[in-house]
Amino acid sequence: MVQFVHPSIEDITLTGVLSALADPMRLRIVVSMTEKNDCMSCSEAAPCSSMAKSTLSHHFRILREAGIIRTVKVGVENRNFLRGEDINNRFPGLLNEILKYAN
Amino acid sequence: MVQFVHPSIEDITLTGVLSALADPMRLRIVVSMTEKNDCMSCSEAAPCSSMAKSTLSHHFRILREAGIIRTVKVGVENRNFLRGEDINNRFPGLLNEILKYAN
DNA sequence: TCAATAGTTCAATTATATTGAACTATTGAA
DNA sequence: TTCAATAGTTCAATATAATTGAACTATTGA
Repeated sequence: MVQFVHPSIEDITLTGVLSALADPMRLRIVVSMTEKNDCMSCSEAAPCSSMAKSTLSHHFRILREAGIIRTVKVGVENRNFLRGEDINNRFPGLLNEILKYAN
Repeated sequence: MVQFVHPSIEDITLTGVLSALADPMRLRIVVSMTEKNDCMSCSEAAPCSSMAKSTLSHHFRILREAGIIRTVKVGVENRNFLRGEDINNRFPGLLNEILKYAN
């Protein structure tokens, strides 16, 4: 059984958030999540990219460990939720400002 | 004679800016520049860090190629200026929002 | 002319990203 | 309850980026 590690709000760092969002694929994932009720599985992201699933899994882990998403295993799939409120508590306005210019 | 390459405003990308600012040392450099009239030389940054000067030179290059600073050779030293207005034209409000939470 | 200063460039090492293959876990159907 | 299908992780290998010391260029000022 895989257990996911999520940082607490106070452990979310600015450079951690920026690093996580500094990758085009990860930024697209976050944008997609805001467009579809803040939830996205790894296999939903796959068709939009030409990446190996191990690479996608890696990207979701980076986002998770930066505190940007929360991953919950539901049945056979992982549901990833944007931690919008947490990030907004930690860095008010930052995420929206970045997403404003993503695409 | 070393010639510096600076991207034009329209060539500044969001992920480029985020990558550049996602490094703690580079973020500190940018913060320092805003605190001291938007100008900083490589040797001014050196005492604040335990980094090799070749590494610092590399960091200034990353910032330059991301469009965040403009480097001008004056005598024996390089003066680096924050391209605050350019970045603000490209992504209004973004840089200030990030700097708000840098330290 | 020459030492000092500022910084770049190079080659080598270290760290991180990407991938295919093998693996675990869950579901749903025979 | 078995077994194939699905979803995703983990591993080992390779490719790409970061870090550094050493050698270099360019400028100044004595």
